[in-house]
Amino acid sequence: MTDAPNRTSYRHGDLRQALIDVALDMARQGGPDAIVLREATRRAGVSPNAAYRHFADRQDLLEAVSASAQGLAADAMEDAVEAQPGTGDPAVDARLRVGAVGRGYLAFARREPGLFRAAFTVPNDLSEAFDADKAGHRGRTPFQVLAEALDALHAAGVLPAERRQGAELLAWSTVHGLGMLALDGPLRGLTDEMLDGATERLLLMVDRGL
Amino acid sequence: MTDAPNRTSYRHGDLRQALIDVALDMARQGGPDAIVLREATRRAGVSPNAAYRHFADRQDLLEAVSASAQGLAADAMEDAVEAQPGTGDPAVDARLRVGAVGRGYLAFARREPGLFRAAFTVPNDLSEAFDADKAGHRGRTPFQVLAEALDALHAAGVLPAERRQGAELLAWSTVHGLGMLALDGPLRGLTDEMLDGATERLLLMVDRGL
DNA sequence: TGTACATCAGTGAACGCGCGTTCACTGATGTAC
DNA sequence: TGTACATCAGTGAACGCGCGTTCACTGATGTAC
Repeated sequence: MTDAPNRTSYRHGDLRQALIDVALDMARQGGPDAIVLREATRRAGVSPNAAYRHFADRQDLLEAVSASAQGLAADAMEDAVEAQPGTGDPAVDARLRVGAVGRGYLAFARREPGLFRAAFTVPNDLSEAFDADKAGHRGRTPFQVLAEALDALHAAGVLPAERRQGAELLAWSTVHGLGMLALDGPLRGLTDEMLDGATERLLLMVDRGL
Repeated sequence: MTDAPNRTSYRHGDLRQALIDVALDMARQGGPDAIVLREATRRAGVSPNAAYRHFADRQDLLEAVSASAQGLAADAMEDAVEAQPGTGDPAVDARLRVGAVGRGYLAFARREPGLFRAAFTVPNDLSEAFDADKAGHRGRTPFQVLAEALDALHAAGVLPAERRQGAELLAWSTVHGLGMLALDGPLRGLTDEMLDGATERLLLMVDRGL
């Protein structure tokens, strides 16, 4: 009866990606801390040590998951940009685009809080903000999506060069802070409506203040 | 020789506070995740289960530590306010005060990253933002320090009433985001000088945008 | 086309580890009489 | 002032747990001749 090969999972095919996928699911549920290497191998149908063929250690797996999550964030941001209707006025459109980027970022934070934390609270710094493994389906990383929206703002004549430089940090900090406070912090209790309101006011403030 | 009482730590005195103190030290080193209940009892010179006389479970200890850390954050914010010289112009002073609050918040984040995370990434929401156990030496919680600075901004005629409401969220999100990105996120690699610059630009943006 | 062989992705068993929490207890302290 | 007693903050031992990681290995696969 059970003459099926006793090592069904041998030569898995793409165990590395399979492990990333199940670890993404774990992060989705409970953030980066919920990524458990042994559980990932269990879900992939493989022995615990098999993971070490593909990752140096748990931290290495975690970083791969973080990169994937950043790609998903980039997708959400670009989706929001595409959903933003144009007005014909380049200056207005450029400003709306920056707002859409922030809105997409916060939408991702609220829709996928675990992945949001996995994406943006894991050791890796700006020097790697352009790595291809952090890119979404359209090939851009979250940082690039934001930077290009700010470039467009500059190109449209809205943002003078001396204020363009480093503007990423300002815009990013603002929306990131709301995301973290609403996910893990004291703003946890806010209703969806209150969060929507806070988001729009925040984006207005950035628009005025940049 | 060893006729010292064999139960030296019996009737500890204030074990609850002693446990909070050593747990604060652990959080200082590695954030809230570094708080280990057994290790705390060890450092307090007490058996592991003694902690359960004073805390329902580990989470309970963690919340007490978070409250204490919030008190320390409030102190840092008020220190920054006091360090801010007055100009004589109430409107200018009120604006400078809000800036000082943000500067103090970020100074605390950078000086005590572990405590900062313990303070603001632990489950408790705004409904408890005024609890006395989160107050600093001057009796105010971080949220109160911010709210009062915004009240003063309103009183000085700088911030109209309709924009005063909910302004806490905007100001707080902004500085909190920079703190988190610089501590745990992609801005980890920024130098002190870059962070100082980003802080001042951020505060300017809030001043303009509120 | 067939065969020998190197490669290397997987296995199976074990390791040391320290955690949070519960149990039944003990005995110093404060209090009532 | 002395004594009996209740209280309750601590002890000591044990629990079940699952983790990350390392070891020596096996055997399916691809490749060179």
